[in-house]
This record gives sequence, structure tokens and C-alpha cells, in this order.
Amino acid sequence: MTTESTLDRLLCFALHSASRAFTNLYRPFLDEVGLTYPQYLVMLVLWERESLTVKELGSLLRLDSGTLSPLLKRLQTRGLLVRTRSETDERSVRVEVTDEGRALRQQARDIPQRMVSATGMDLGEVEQLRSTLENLTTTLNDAARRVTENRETKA
Amino acid sequence: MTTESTLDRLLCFALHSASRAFTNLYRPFLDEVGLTYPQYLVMLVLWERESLTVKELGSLLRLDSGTLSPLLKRLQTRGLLVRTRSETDERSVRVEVTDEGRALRQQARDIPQRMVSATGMDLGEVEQLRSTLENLTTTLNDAARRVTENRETKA
DNA sequence: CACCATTTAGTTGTGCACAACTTAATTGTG
DNA sequence: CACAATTAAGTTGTGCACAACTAAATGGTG
Repeated sequence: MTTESTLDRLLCFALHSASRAFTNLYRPFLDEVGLTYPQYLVMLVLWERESLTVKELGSLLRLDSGTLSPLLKRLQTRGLLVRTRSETDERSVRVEVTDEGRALRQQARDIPQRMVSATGMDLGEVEQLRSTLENLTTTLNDAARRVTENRETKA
Repeated sequence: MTTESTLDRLLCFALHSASRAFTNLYRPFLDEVGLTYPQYLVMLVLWERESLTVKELGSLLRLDSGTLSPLLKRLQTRGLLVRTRSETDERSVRVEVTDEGRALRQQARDIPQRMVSATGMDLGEVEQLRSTLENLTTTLNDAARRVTENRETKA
């Protein structure tokens, strides 16, 4: 079925493709609530945590301030959250969901189940794949950290 | 170990994280040959196929001309490939690897095996995961196509 | 043959990911 | 306490992904 090429043998390409396919499938659902996929991830965290720092958000999503700052600014412009510099430590900024942000949760309520059903997998399969990927991510991040540390030692 | 949050239960987030972790691990290796990850994918195809149209490249990588045109322009600027408009069908553009592009293949030769070893998985596991993801991608793309078609029918 | 629909690349604009950098606040050490 | 190192957030610049669009060539139908 698939043409046997170099690409088809690469795990990274399979991951990359699957990830983009997922995002594309989300798009029409997320368009309804006016969020991009990364913005949706931020809102998912805020719906559970109500309030946290940019730093905490970054470590949950594995994103740095270069990505988060403009993204959060856009969400604040839409009135879904508020950013206020902490009084106890003025280096950090606290992100808080607004009433408008909480209201959006209802509209987005059924997205996850619609997505799961679109995968055509049962919950057990989803969980197993998710777990495999989580382990892979940990392994890859550890490996990347080792490479980076080697570079710094050399330099 | 991992905080049990909404994010941690989402397959899409696990995919997204794993994909980014992979790209980050590739980065230092690809820096050595001066390529980004998507540029590397294009070169992998060209090293096997020598010559193909932008359209063909796009369907292999699942990328449209909006992504490929500027990317190919950058690779042409570096002298790794040449783009020439087809004489038989002047709508299409043929992409051909240059001698310089072929030379780069040697430098990039050992990247795949270095990456596999970094995953900490054996070849069987890699193959099994790759196959699962390929099926998932197909399912997701089919689902997305159905959603799109529904929209167009309504409109 | 004429004309409309389709196809192929490319352009423009938005947003994300990331590197490299800046600014300001805090921490740790002598 | 002074001051260097670290930390948190933000800014700037590059490249990718994608939507929406344009331009030009081709194909199909009456």
C-alpha cells in the first residue's frame, strides 16, 4: 500500500505525520471555540488549575517563554485570562482564568470524546499508545539533555 | 511520577510532545549538516528519487506548496537542489538534487542509526510503534477528510 | 473552437517552536 | 552588605504549518 521509501521507515516521520494529522482533525472543532491547538492546551490546564505562573505552565507544556508570552498575550486580548506580576516575586507572572475563560469550558466540553472516537481506537489502545509515547518522550528528552551537556562541557 | 492532569490523559499531547522531543534531539546532528528537520526530510527523498515534482514531494511529505515553496527556495539558495519548470506541463516544477546535495548525503549518513540508538528501543519496538502511528495517521486523515467533506456539502 | 473548471506553484498573513538575547528581580557567597 | 550568578519573563529573528488567495497552464464539455 505505502510506497516503501526511506521516509516510511522513519519513526520520527511517523510521529510528525500523526501529530499534524491530529492537529488538523482538531482544527474544525477548535475553530468553533476560536482557539488554536496550543491555546486549547493552555486553556485545558487553566480549567483545572485556575491559576499558575508562566514558569509552571511552561514546564507542564514543555514550552519556553518565547512561545508562551505571545500566546498568552493573545488569550488575554480575547479576555480568556489575565496576567499579573506576582507581588512576592516580581520576576514571575501569574496567569489566571477569567469568567469568560471558564465559560468557554462548556463549549469545549465534548471535544475530547469526539476526538477519541475519531481515532477509531478503543480506550485501552489509546491508553497503551499514550503510555508508550510518554516513555519515548522521556527517553528522548533525557538523551537530548545529555547531548546538550556534552556540548557545554566541551565549550 | 507525572502529575495526573487532563494533559497527561490526552493522546494528542503525548504525540505532540514526542514529536517535538524527536526534532530537538535531531537538531544538534542536523546542525552539523546545516539542515532543519523538514529540510532533512526533503533531502532524504531527493537522495532516493534524484528528481521529482513539487506536487509529488508534497504528497510524500503531506505538505502543500505554501510550506514547500519557500523551503525549496532556501535549499536551492544553498545549492543543494535546482528547480526547473517542466517543459511538457508548465504548471509543474521539477526538483533535482545537485552534486553538492548528493555530497551532503555522506555527511548525514550515520544520523538515522544515531537517532535509533537514542530512542533506547530495539528495532522491533521501533517498527511496531511506527506501524501503529502510520495506521493512526491514516485513520485521522480519513476522519478529517470526512469532516471537511461534510462542511462543503453543507455550504 | 470557446469557455469554464481544474490543476500546479507561488504569495501573503497568522500562529507556533525555538535560539539568542535583554531586562529586571532574586539568591547565594565572600 | 556588595556583587556575581541565577532565575523569570519578554523580545527579536528564523523557519515551519496552514489557510486563503493569485496567476498561469491544462483539460473537458458543449
